This record gives sequence, C-alpha cells and structure tokens, in this order.
Amino acid sequence: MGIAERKERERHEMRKLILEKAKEVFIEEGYDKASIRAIAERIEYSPATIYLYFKDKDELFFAVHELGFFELFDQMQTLASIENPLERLRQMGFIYLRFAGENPEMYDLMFISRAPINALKKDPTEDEWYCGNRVFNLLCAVIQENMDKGMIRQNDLMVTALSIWSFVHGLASLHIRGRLDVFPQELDLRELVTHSIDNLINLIKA
Amino acid sequence: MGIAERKERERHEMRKLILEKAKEVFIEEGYDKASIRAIAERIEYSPATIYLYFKDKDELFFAVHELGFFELFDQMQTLASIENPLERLRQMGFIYLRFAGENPEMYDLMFISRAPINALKKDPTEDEWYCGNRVFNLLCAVIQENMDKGMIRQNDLMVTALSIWSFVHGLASLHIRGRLDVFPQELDLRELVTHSIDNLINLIKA
DNA sequence: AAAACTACTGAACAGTGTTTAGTAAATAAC
DNA sequence: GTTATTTACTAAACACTGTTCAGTAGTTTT
Repeated sequence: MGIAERKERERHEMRKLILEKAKEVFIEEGYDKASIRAIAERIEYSPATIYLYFKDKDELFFAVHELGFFELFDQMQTLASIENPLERLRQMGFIYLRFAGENPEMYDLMFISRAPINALKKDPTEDEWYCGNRVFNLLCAVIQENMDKGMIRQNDLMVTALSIWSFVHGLASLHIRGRLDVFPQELDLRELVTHSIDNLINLIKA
Repeated sequence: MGIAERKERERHEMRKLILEKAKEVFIEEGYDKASIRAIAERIEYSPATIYLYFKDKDELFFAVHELGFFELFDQMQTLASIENPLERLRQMGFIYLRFAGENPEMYDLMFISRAPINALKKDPTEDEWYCGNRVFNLLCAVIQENMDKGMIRQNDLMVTALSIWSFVHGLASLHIRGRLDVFPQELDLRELVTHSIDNLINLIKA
C-alpha cells in the first residue's frame, strides 16, 4: 500500500515547509512579528493549517530553535582539526560568540527566549534528548581533554563547564538584549570581548 | 497660586499609584499577564488613563525596572561594612545572584527583557543617566580597589568588570530562562553556583 | 455508487496595546 | 455670578494576536 507512504511523505514535507518559512519570517522580522498568520501567508495556507502540524506556536518554535542547534554544532565541528586543546577551547568561545553576533534572533530563541523551553516535555524519552546537550557535551569534552593533558587547572568538570558557558552566554545575551548599549559609544565591544576571552583562558591556564 | 502645585502633586501621586500597581501585577503574574487592562483594573481607572501618565507599555515598565535597580543598589550598600575588598567582591556576586533568585521577574525585566530598553532615549541628557550604571559603577569601584591593594591581578578595569558581570549574569539568566532545567535533577544548582563563584574569585586572586 | 476518511479553511473567540472623540467637572476670565 | 476654557477621564473602536471548531471539498475505501 504505497498510498499511506506517500501521505506520510507529504505530511513530512508540509511540516518541513512550515518550518522553513517560519524560520525565514523569524530571521527577517523577529519572534513577535513571526505571527502564525504571517507564516501562514508565506506558505499560502490558512493559519489553522499550521495547527494540524504543530500543537502551538511554542512547539513550532521549539522545532525552529532546534535548527539553530544543528547549525551551531556543525560550526563547532570545524574545530576538530585544531590539535592544541587549549586553542580549541579558545576558538570554541569565539565561534560561540560569532554565532550569536551573526544570528542574534536565532541565538535569542536558542538561549534567551522562553518560547521553545515552554514546549519541553517534563519527562523526555531517551531519543528526544534536548538538542542543546550535544553542544554542551562538546564543551565538556574539550574541557576534560584540557584537564587530562594538564593544559588547564584541575577542577570539577561541571563547575568549569557551567562557568565558561555562563561567561560567554553572559556576554552574548547582554549584547543581544541591549544591556551593553548604555555604555559610551567609543567603547569597542569587539575588542573588549576578545580581551575578555583571552583573559579567561589565561586565568584557567595551568 | 497653590492650585497648580496641588495639581502637580496629584499628578505625581497618580503616576506613583500606577507604578506601584504595575509592579504588583507584574511581580505576581509576570510581564505578559501584566496587561494595561489588568493594571487599569487594579488602580480602578480606565486603561486609557494610563496613557496620560506613560507614553506606552515600554515606558511604564522602564519605570518599573528602575525600581528594581534602586532596590539592588540598596542591597549592595550593605556590603560597605566589609573591610576586605576581595570578600566584598565575593559577597557582591552572591547578593547579585540572590537578588536574581528571589526576584526572578524583576531581574528578568532589568537584565533580560527588551521592554525597558526599548524606552531608552537615543541621546539621554546628563540627569537621566541610565539607572543600571549606578550598580555597575559600584562593581567597578570594588574591582579598582582590589587591584590597587594588590588583591586581584592587574588588568584592564573594563575587561574585568564586564567579565565578572557577564559571568554572574550568565548564571542568573540561564537559570531564569530555564536553560539549566535540561540538566539532571540531582544536580544541585545552588552548590554549583557557589562553587563557580568561589572558583572565579580564586582564579583572579593575585 | 455509497460510505468513510483526510486535509483544509472561514469565522469566530478572547485577548492584546493603543488612539480618539466626547464628557463632566474644575478652574479662569469676564 | 455667569460664561468660557482647560483639565482629567472614559467608552468605544482599531488592528492586531494565538487558538478552536464546525463545515467542506476531495480522496480513498468499501
């Protein structure tokens, strides 16, 4: 019975179409203006159709923010060629912050906005493990390698990973949500951020 | 002419009433449910009245988030009695994070939400300098004192201040926006945060 | 050919921030 | 003291939002 298979394929493609256009509108116009009606217009279907494929707006944007994590993970993968684990950790910070700078709306959705987290199930099964964990595990692995090879000070892995993530996320989110805009214009944020990361690397260096 | 003065006093009190009730509803119900209509009902006036005292919702909540900065500043003031500047810096971090933990909605408004920042004027005059700067300057002063007395490593003041702020804000905002909820339940966040701060203090110690 | 199912939509609901025309009361002018 | 003006306020509307549901073509099954 090939009909059922075709229908499932069509259903899958429709979901993909909605997802793509939702991402498009979102990237172009931001979360607030990425209304169900605006997305519906873009896919040339009625708004109600979207609800046949996604439970609500939160679930739709959970799927959109997953796309962001896939992309960030891919960008992190390019670091595999760097031999020195300390330099790899350093570059990881820069890639993270570059991602935030180049994709502010997506970063917002991934790490700041409440929308996708609202769609998180209370008790996820093994195979629907949170997509952000893949990136976090990458960070943990690099830190562990640095400790194993005596490149950075020995310390609790979780404490170190959370500290580093908090630091770069703090930088990114303060910037994205305009909390650094109150500082004098002549302050070169780019340079400040670079210095901050180098400084942190220096501090934790063994 | 006492009438004009009375009118201005009444106007000022009305503004204060709106502000108080707006803060009440906001603390109790969060930003989204703190609608203009809900606030209007609380003050027993029509919604349109609020617009005679505040340009829009952003400006109203800019005023609300100022209240938060006054309170945080007050809490920071209690540290003046601590002689050791390094311990004062350490306690500053704890107070900051305790404030975030005890007033999550207010912290959100002060440091994460876009609403109040939208109301920021492009070119503020001297006397309407941003309220958050008072707290930031407090941080800078403590750091400077620590460097002067050789308690922490010499470094660029701005780089160090931004790094420390980013770190604690990263912790607070990841927590408030649910990004630490994906970690296993057995992970003791409170302890993790304490260790993270102590760890940072250890790193920057001279 | 009739029945069942599928994919989709128009229209409505309840809510939002905001604007405007209009009103009643307080004040100012004569 | 009466009229004119200004002030403080509001009802109602506008243009949105996410979401639901009855209804309807079109496809598939019987």
